[in-house]
Amino acid sequence: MKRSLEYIEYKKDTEALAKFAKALGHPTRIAILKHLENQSCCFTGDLVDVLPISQSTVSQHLKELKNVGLIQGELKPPKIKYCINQEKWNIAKTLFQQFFN
Amino acid sequence: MKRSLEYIEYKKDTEALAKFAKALGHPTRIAILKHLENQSCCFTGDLVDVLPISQSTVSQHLKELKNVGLIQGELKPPKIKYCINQEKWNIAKTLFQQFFN
DNA sequence: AACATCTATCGTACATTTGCGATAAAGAAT
DNA sequence: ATTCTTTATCGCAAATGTACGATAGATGTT
Repeated sequence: MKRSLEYIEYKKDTEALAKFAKALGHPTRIAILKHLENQSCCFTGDLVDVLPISQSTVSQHLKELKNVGLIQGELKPPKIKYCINQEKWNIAKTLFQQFFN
Repeated sequence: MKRSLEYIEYKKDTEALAKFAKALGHPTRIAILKHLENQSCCFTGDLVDVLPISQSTVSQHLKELKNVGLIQGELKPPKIKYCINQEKWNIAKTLFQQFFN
């Protein structure tokens, strides 16, 4: 990418939608979110048991979902309870709905 | 990626949704699709005029959208008319709707 | 204090994505 | 046949993404 410093501007909604879509753009992260939709919340370890990838990789995917705000973690020592962030979830939902009409 | 040959399996819907999401995971591609939603169809050149990136890059993004089936190109020599592929579009729409409940 | 449990982060390797300019290809017009 | 227009593809460079094992950090338990 030679453009790194020029920075291309799109409309805010376009950027936001793309950001959410990107976060959803991996089957592992879809699987995590589907799991959270069912359970409403769960621990990292539960996901590690369910998913066919290593603990460190699961942790990385969780981090990405946390970064776009779709999930949030709550300390329940010694575990961490992850839940969907309903506010951000609804924003994403609305953006996708609008996009698809 | 050390996993290249092992291949991890997820449910079909999960894979499909992730694939569509990945295709939507870049602002340029969102912008292209929004433009196509308005115009219903357009030529590559129209997009090049509107988007702040080079012709070859636009072409690459179009290719990706074509690969996941969200758009299709029709020869109108010497131009190429791109339209949304309604069938695939509806499949994607449904997958996202189901995902967000 | 020492240990066990759970999760995040580091370091590494490789793959994929994004972007560009240059060039090729395909068809229309002269 | 040559030229013009339009779009795709190639070759390259840099950035980002994905995965792992190993290790660190945080907290509860003994």
